[in-house]
Amino acid sequence: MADGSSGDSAPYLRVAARLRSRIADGIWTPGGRLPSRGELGAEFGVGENVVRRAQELLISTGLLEGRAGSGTYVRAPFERRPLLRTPSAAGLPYSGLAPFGFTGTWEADSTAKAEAPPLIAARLGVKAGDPCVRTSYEFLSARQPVMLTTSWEPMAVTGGSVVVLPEGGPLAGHGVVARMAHLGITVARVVESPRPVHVDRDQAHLLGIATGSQATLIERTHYDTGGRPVETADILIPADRWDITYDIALPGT
Amino acid sequence: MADGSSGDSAPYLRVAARLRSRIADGIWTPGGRLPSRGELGAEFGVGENVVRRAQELLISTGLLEGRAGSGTYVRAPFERRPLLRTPSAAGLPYSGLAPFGFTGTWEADSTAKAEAPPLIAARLGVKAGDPCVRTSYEFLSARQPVMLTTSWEPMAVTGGSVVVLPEGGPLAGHGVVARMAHLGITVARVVESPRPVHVDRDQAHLLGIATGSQATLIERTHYDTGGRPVETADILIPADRWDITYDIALPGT
DNA sequence: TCGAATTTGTGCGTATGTATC
DNA sequence: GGATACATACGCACAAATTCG
Repeated sequence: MADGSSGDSAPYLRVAARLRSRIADGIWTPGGRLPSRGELGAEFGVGENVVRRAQELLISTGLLEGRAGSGTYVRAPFERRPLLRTPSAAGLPYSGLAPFGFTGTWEADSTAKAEAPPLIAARLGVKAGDPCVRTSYEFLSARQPVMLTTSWEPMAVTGGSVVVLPEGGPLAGHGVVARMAHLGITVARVVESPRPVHVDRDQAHLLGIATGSQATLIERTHYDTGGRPVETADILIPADRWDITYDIALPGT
Repeated sequence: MADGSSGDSAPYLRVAARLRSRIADGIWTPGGRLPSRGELGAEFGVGENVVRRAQELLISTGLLEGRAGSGTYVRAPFERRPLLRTPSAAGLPYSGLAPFGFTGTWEADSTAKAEAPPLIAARLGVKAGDPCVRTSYEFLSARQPVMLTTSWEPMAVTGGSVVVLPEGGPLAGHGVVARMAHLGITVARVVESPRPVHVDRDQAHLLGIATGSQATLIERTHYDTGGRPVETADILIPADRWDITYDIALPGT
């Protein structure tokens, strides 16, 4: 007991509530900077760490954003845009590289003779350590990082051809589907498994987001008509900017 | 400087590495209990708090599991099973209720005259506050909670018919597709948007997982042939048990 | 049945690191 | 380079949950 303050919950929760209501009331507007923790602590009559806990709570929910050396800012509410990952109604072209309707650029970096890690090998149906081509992509749209992709292709599929390297040869930048077609391979299916993750420091820097932010990791595998995996990739998409969308047509009865 | 210990990183990271390697070496097996924080701290020559931070790190990655009053346990490694959300090759029946190929049971609870919250109303293309039928589901498979679903249907669509309530009437438990068909409405498309979230205490209790665990929240909307939304739902799926899978057929060139 | 001991979970204070201005 | 502000790490005290005698 001997809590002092009127409320019933923990001090940092009450501070969080007061911060929340000030934002809701428009006292602090999106993009604006909050007073420093010292000032807020003095104003609310609590220690700086209590303010810090409250801010961490609001940061984790995406309402606030902390910038080291600068201050704590009110984040603009969801400007999430759809990132379409299925053909949908319109017959948008699909390359297996960028999402449907994606407009932007990318940078790529390939490693020619990478050894497949166990989990990647399992997805590709090859033995662990088998030679693969590993390519890392960084997609940008409007000069903002959109997603990170690491793609794996078995040398057993593409080895010796002019399309071994995704970003080299005549079909550079045309995606998996076109490159496989050049080898006489038809990519018939793509399987995607989205999974929630937290980004590590390196990923956060590349994506321009806070360390520990939530993101969706999509494990994607392309299959040919015979059901053989021809490529697999890990696709990392920040949760707060994009709205991953699957548009599925239902067969008529 | 003056760190003392041999490594280069923070003490709690080294402790985490040692815990990890003991599990990898099979000294502690899945399901087994670790020594208490005090014992581990004494053994490693660090404070209890350092052990706690290390354990929290490993808990957040899903390697360990803490049970209040009992101990810290090694979690069984991912037995994640696929949860198929698209028709795939086989023509599995789709009701809009359970995922494709789902075998299990569910409990449902409907509220007849719920007012649509703003975000739900936007998804349904109705005005905020418009009357809807809200239904909460808890899906179970092998007596384990699988997912929580909250479904919203506008009264403007189903009102006055015998299928107003999803779990009442002649088509109870047959899903959205069959119930809409009874009204002469063909459900032609379903759009799903998966997004990472952390479960709150109530959700964690219902799902039998730890508070704050990661989960995927799928916002799903069913559309009729005219493109009108006829139902929308929030589907919450724990990340560590299920592998959400979209199997997409690519149109031939 | 109940209560004490044990163990994890939570809240809070302080010192140090690091990015920004 | 100095000052400021947030980020990270560590330690302590207490609450909550579980277990067991």
